Amino acid sequence: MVRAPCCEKMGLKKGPWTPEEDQILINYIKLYGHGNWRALPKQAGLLRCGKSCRLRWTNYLRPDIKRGNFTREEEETIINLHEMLGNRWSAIAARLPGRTDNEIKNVWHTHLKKRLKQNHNRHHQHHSKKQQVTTPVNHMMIRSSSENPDNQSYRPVLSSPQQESSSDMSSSSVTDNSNNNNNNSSSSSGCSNTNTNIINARMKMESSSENFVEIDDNFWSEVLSADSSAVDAAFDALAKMEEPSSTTAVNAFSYSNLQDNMDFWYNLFTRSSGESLELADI
DNA sequence: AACGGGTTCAACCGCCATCAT
DNA sequence: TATGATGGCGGTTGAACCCGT
Repeated sequence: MVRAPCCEKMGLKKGPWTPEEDQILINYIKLYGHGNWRALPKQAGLLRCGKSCRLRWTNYLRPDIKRGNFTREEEETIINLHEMLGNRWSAIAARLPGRTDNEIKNVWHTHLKKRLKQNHNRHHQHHSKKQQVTTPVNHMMIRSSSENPDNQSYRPVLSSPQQESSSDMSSSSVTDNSNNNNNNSSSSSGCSNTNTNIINARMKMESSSENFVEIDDNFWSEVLSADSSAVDAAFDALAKMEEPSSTTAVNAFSYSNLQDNMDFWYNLFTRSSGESLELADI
């Protein structure tokens, strides 16, 4: 079955939005919300398709959107999340209050990918020299293939310590976070500041420590194939690691939708890396 | 000032998942 | 269960802008 294009009907406008159209859309959504995007343009008197209206609203007109350049901290967060999640821009955007998936995608393709590549090359040169005299230290990292940055598999791999090559990226202060992202968090992104802190704190730990536990593919195959009791045990262990004050922590590791629950994996990754550090210290 | 190449980013396209019937 | 409608997502495009010559 082939679906007709969304804007197939003649007379529907395409291309850049005018300020007038923006105002109409804003006014309509303020008054009536956006229950049905398909019907919205007709009811609002816009010669646009619903999809176009939705995109314009979610990517540009939404009041909680943060305009302006990305901070260093936000860029670091994107880089780290991209290592964990791949090109799942909406998942990444969910952890960056006020930023849209489209915006993040653009930033990634225009800035961050290049920067990572440069850092990668820089490190490669550095590492190839170093490797002649020292044993490489394996970092536990979840990343797409370092050989192929566009690879979207989420399979964990052992990596050479690329991350340290981006020491310029990890130089910004974690404590700066308190000044950012503090005024427009919606309920859906209420955890984002915390997450940003965790990500960047973790990144700091990675860049400051040389003691990382090596994890091979067996670990992941075991995790992924674990029966429910094993998973339960893992949850219990993780819950015990949690701060006593956090009452929602265990709930964060939702038992359902394991495959889809990125929060689960995100927390698991961040926690396991933290625990790895502790173990390595012993 | 004019031109050309590179960069940015808003918007579109096509596919997929979910939901209602 | 099958089908169509709808929303959401990631990839791609192209106009606008920037910058060096």
